[in-house]
Amino acid sequence: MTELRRRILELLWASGRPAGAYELIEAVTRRDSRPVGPPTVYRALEFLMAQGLVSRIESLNAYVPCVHPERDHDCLFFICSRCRASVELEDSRIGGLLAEDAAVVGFVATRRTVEVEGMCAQCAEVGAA
Amino acid sequence: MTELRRRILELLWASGRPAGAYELIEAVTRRDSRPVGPPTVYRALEFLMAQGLVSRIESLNAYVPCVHPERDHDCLFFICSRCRASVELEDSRIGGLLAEDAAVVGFVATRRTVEVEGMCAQCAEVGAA
DNA sequence: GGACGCAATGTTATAGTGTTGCCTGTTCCT
DNA sequence: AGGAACAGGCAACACTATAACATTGCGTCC
Repeated sequence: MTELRRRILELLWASGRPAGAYELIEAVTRRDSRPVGPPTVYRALEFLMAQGLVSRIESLNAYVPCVHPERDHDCLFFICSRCRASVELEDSRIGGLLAEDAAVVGFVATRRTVEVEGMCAQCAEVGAA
Repeated sequence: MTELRRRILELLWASGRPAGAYELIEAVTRRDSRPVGPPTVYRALEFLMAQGLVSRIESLNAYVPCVHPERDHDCLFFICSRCRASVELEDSRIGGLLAEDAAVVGFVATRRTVEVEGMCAQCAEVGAA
């Protein structure tokens, strides 16, 4: 864990919602008052994801800190299309079903992406998007 | 259903694997011997997705024809990282669990993305990637 | 201590993916 | 005919990601 990687992880936690790579580039550049190129940030993200500290949300092209880095993450995301917040959950039953389905078609799984788009409780209360 | 939309749907079926938007742009341009721009193809894809005739695979930025357009699609994808093929499956149990989890956090779901990356049976037989 | 190896980062350019805005033609309805 | 609604053409641009190559800093081994 280097300075840069820690900084990016901090920024992700501080953001409170999924952050795009270019947002992070800008944030690091601003905070450190020195230009940071895309490859630098993408490499850091790759590292953080490999450690299980960060997850990528495919349907947003964005990144979020993982809430339980210690556990093998079998997580799913609920993404609010109104306020852009995301909630991470774990439901091992889904992993089980996916493993079962994979076995049916003879598939060897290495990575799972489970994302649900919709409206979070607060936004649903306030009104429709 | 217009000529252009039908053409794109045909190309997707003919491809046999997920196709990127720019692949489709190129394919339509070549087949019709006339230039087609990105917005044209993206609009057609949007229409086809709205009809449930096509699904987008988020983790590939690619598009596939839906195998059961008639049914409300609750489908999941197995994507081979070696041969790039994808298999679509339906497992309503997963939708059920996701609905259950959504209820727990008070989330109103509108769209689901479930994708599993790995190796298909044939590729796993042949050898590692 | 000098030479090498290695991991991380910097730099520049470019590839790949998706959108906005504006305009034109067609259809269909009254 | 007038006009709304929809499909598509086109140019420019915005956003996301990677390739290719150079540099820095640190540890190790002789």
